[in-house]
Amino acid sequence: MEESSGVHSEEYKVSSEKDKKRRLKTPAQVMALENFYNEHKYPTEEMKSQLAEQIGLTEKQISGWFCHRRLKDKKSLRDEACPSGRQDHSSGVVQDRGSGLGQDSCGSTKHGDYRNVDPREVESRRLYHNDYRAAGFTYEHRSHYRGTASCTDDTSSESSSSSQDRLFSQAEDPDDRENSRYLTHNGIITPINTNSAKIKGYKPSGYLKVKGEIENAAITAVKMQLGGRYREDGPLLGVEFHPVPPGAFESPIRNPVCEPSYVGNSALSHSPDISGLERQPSLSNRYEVYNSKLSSQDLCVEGGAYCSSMHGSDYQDKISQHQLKQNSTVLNHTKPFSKRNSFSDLYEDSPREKIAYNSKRKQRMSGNCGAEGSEIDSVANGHGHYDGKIGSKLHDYDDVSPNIIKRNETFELKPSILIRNLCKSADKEERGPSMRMKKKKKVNEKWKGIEEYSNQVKLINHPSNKMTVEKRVRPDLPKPDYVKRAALTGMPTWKYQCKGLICHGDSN
DNA sequence: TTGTGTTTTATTGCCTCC
DNA sequence: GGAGGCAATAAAACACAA
Repeated sequence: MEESSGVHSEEYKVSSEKDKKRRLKTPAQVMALENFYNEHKYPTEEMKSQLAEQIGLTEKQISGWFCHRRLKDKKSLRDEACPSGRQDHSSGVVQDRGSGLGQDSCGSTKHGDYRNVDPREVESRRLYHNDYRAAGFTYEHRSHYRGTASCTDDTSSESSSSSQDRLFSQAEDPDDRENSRYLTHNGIITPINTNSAKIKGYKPSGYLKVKGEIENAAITAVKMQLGGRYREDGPLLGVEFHPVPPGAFESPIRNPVCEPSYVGNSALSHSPDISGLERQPSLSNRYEVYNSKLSSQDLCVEGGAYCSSMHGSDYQDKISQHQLKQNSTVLNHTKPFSKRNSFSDLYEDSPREKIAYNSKRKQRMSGNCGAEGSEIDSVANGHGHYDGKIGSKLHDYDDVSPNIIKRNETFELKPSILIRNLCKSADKEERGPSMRMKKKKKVNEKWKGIEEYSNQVKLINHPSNKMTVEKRVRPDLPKPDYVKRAALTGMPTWKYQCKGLICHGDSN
């Protein structure tokens, strides 16, 4: 497993070094990077090194990728914050939606006077704090960085879109599934070296420091209005809230079947209301962009409670469908799966992976559910009636994320239903014969191609594997909070996680 | 099939911090 | 001065429309 991926990685590395041509990173690599980025926007050198080794890239490439990724994030935020091109320069950075927290620690944050908060810290805290809270753990999130007192109470840091993005990405990122080596089943990445960050001693700097007091005051006011239990990772301030689903405050959307899917990702998924407010499309630019890139359908596949693009009645529809799905055993994941669990294997030794990747991209580019919707619509004529074809597609949809995959065991009806509901009208209107059929055929081929991979992913995310990973937690080691977090997520160490997870999957 | 636009990757230069 | 990061740029890869 590790070996195979290593081999592929080496091959990739060698080949990429051979030809100086720009070489696209494999989807698996991108996924790994994305997921790691979700966790660490500023990985330490050691992290980079290990990550590079793990995914078969050079540290240079890793650094470059992270750099560009941050730029991308920043740009996305900027675009989102100032869609009309107008930018709030008052703070020098793009304002975080709702929280006023800047997204990135780019150039503007480098200017001395405000260096009180390290964006890296903020980013980590945003996520970690959320994790703790969501998971119900009592770990106090103390910064392992120096001189961060000024921002420790910065709840806004947790409400940043970036945080949400990361949360979502981890939870739903279509790529997560493939990064098992870097993630637990829940999508949390274990620090490569928990000491590195500590040793490094991030100093406060970044965008928080430029956050104006006025902003803070406004944020605080809104928080007070929202009450003590407002979701910091909820919708943007000033952004319309989605209707609260029925019973949202009575009992979180939990069902015994789905819960296991959160086993590993206590941080992300134990947040009961994560499905509601957090999933608003406007919340997270990155989440939006990233997910939309991979698949516009991915969101829907996740089912009502998890569909980020859901609005109002749609949300309720999804809930009902969610419940319906729970009772549905139309599809299962008992398909035989191959032993190819290395994501490198999964992607690099076959054009099929690229097809899958491209298909996602294509879906993203298409930006509508027309083709796919009609496709599924044509296949699933009724609720719960699948002819296998849709099943495979759904499995492929499951491809979107470990969590999705996990949930998928109970949500499989949803994609078709959801897509049908969402796209029926449009589909009827523009059910163009030729073009659509062409696309349909094309997509079918792609779906077929990636089905195997989907099954493999399911294996990796099999509950049994999850449980096993959990048992591997070694809470006895003295760790900084940074490490504690890893323990919480069931992954004492980076390598441990990687090997434990995948190898176990292999052993199965 | 081709042209165009977008995205991704790689490179380079500059800045800041240690 | 070295390391790390950001920004700008170029170029390749890709998707899509004509």
